[in-house]
Amino acid sequence: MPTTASIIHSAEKRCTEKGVRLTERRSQVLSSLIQSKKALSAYGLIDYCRENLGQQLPAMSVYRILDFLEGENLVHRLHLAKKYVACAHIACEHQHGVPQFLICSTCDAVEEIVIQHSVINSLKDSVFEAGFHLASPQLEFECYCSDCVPKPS
Amino acid sequence: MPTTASIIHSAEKRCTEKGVRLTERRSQVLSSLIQSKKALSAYGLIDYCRENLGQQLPAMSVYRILDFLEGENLVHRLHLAKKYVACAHIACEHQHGVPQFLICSTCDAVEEIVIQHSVINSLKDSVFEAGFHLASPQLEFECYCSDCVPKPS
DNA sequence: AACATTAGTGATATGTTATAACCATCACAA
DNA sequence: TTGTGATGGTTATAACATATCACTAATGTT
Repeated sequence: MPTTASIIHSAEKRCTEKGVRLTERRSQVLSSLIQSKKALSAYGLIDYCRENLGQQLPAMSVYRILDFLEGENLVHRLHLAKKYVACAHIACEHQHGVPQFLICSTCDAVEEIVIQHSVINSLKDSVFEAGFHLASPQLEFECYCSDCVPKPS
Repeated sequence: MPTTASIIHSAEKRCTEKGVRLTERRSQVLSSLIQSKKALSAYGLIDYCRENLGQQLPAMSVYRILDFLEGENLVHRLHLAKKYVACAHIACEHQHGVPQFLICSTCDAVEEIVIQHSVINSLKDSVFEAGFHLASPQLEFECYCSDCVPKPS
């Protein structure tokens, strides 16, 4: 399991290659998301940075930085949970399939999984038949994680 | 295609049978959702009621009423779009499968479709393998409708 | 080095969605 | 008719997100 520093290093390399800058602020935000090991809301991220880095970031900056990081595929925005997670594959060299996210409705645990292509394709077909097109192959599902499954009563 | 009035009538009947009340306010909100023919946000619904019924509803009331209507399966809450739609099958007598929703990211058009059981089941299996459980079989997908598909440039 | 240009960030205000807490009123049953 | 619970109004506030403008740092050009 790679260290935060090594992941940040990979991220820097990727940014340099693309000719964009992973500034101090952006690096701080990304590190925080990696270290928190779970999805954080934008405001949760502000708290995390304040408590762990002594950095008071304005909400506006955090949103801008999250936009940037999402654009560089370094973080994923989870629309359903209204939270953000570091991409689980920043340090990987090889290409990955599109991630799907399982989000626990109770505790906000997030699992990044890859669903079989055949299933996704069937889904796409159903959507297509209705005259629609998936906006993003990154799907999000409201779930319960194993700890939070409601007990059958 | 049934009239709004006939749908409301069906809804009233269903509520009476269950021993709950479809009050004036609730009926107004449901009618508005039906007539608007698209998904509305809670605040959009407030505007709609004001403009079309001359009724100034407090946000709090609208949210409560939407909760009620959702509980009675008369409206669906679209978490992704943060909008609400009238159920497309209020007036139907027979039982329906669980709906899935396609939501146009651009214009908020909503299509209520039924996806093959086999596809949903494969999806469930993938989720299960990751140690999660779908919180609801009502899935929502961010899409583009045929009018809003980004042109290949 | 001096300058212009652009990207990045800060500061402030505001918009949007949703819930909390408390109270008034209405409907219905005992 | 009187009490009890369901319903809805009022006010405040939380949580999430964006618009706008101004300042600063980085970069490239001469």
